[in-house]
Amino acid sequence: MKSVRYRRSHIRASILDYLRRATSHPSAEEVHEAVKRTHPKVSFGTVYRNLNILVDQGEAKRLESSRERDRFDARRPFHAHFRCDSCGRLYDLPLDTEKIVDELAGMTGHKVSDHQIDFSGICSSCAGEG
Amino acid sequence: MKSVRYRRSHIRASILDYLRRATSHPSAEEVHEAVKRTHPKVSFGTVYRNLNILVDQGEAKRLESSRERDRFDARRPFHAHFRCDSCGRLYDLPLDTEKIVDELAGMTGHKVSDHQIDFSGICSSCAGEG
DNA sequence: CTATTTGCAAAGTATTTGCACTCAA
DNA sequence: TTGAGTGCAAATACTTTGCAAATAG
Repeated sequence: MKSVRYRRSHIRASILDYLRRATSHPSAEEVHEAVKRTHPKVSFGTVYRNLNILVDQGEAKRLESSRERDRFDARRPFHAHFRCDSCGRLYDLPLDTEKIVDELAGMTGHKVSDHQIDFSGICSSCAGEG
Repeated sequence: MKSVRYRRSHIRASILDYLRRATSHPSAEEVHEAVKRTHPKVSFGTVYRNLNILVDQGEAKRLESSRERDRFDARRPFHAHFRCDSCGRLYDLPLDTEKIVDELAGMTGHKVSDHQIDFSGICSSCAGEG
């Protein structure tokens, strides 16, 4: 996946379009379901391959999670997330991650090219119900 | 793993002791290697089970990564990390995550109980060699 | 033409689990 | 004596990959 000149693919365009509109941070499975609406025969492998390409191209961000499925997010600017342990929803957070990244780079001398900032707990909605 | 009254186990104590001394953020496999030195017959399943218990008890933190193995960290206070894409090392970062968590809780109303803050890129050591 | 993309199914990887036995309290 | 801890092996869950056919440029 390094020295490959990507072509245009209807499926990939469809995946990216879906990701850009989605606010739910879909997993590969959810992307697969969505893409099947326009490409009924699309396979799981193809969805995974295209998600990897989109991440490689910088068009989407992979939200890694080893305990549940990875999710994908194509919304900019990239931002932090909050995962509710009760309802499972993944919220976007208005956190200026760029500022943190810059501060950090100056402090350590590392070249920061990516980051993932996640919080978890009980969301205000679930806490309110208690 | 909820309403269980944990007993003392030599293996678990040995794992925690190792984790507390380690600065390398060991994976389960590395923990297994280490514990085998004192308990030669310890199995992989037991290591995983005990790591989960330690995380459950709050004694250790699981550093989730879906692309590579999870790593474990028993050093306090909990902190952010930087992963070098070149050499693979995982660095501790002197980032005041408590401040960020508090700010966030006030801003959103969510009850924040956990977080994982990861950066990646090229570390100063690898960049210097270039 | 030629390299990328695809569907399908099989393989891969890290982690978890069932079972029978052992051990801590 | 009772239920947590253990070794072993099989199972699980998500993701990747090999292959031959289809397609973009």
